[in-house]
Amino acid sequence: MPGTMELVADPMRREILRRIWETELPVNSLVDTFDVSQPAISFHLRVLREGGLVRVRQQGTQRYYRAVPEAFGELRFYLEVYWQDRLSRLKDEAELEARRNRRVRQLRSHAAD
Amino acid sequence: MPGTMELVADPMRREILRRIWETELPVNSLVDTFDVSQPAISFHLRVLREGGLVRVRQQGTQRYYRAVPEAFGELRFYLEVYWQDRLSRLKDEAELEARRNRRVRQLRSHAAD
DNA sequence: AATTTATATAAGTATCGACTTATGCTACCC
DNA sequence: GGGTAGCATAAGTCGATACTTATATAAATT
Repeated sequence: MPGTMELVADPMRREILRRIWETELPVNSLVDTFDVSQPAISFHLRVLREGGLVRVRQQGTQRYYRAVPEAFGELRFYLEVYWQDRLSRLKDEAELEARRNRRVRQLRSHAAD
Repeated sequence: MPGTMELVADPMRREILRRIWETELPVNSLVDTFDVSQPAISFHLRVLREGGLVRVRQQGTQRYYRAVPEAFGELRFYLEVYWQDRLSRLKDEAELEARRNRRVRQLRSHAAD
């Protein structure tokens, strides 16, 4: 039972996830865009499903898969908390500062009306 | 030549990275904490080095390795931009709002002096 | 009910990757 | 300059994994 990190490590699984991130798709829609066999795709989907990263909805003979974004929180936790990534924090701070400045300028321009 | 994602997928490499994230360490210091052979560690370090995730500094007979946090920006990019992870953005917004509120309260308390 | 369509599972293969032991290289110490 | 310490590289092994083809299942269609 591989972790989220290992699951996402595979490039094809990343592409699959990207394709079903915003919209659910049936298996065959994935098959004919990836130039591999259908069982290969089905197995990737199974692994992802067992890892809780995707969900299925059956409709007729088709099965629609979609990603479960919440399940990727572990990755963020890993990058931001576990590693204590200061650079990222600095970047966030900079961004926050920039927004704050924009807001200040906006308030001033309104005050000038 | 594996990408950042594949490099970080290995649990032992993650542990190595975590250990040299804040402070550089010589190879043998890593070897005797990991219960694997020295060549195994050396190979992991080589792979990480070729991927630009760690740097070496030679001092005498020892080689001190340290992580290169900037090199992990790709991961953040992947998680936040490429995937358009709305949940994460919402969380960031909430955090930003909380900080803004704290700051407002702080300004008010100062104004009350 | 038989056929077709959509997908899952089974079984087998081949490649890759993480490890091992053995050995080579380089800087320091006597 | 010979020995040793610290690390890298070489060569080989073994298990995991990402695929293949073949087959099973389940729903819709006729």
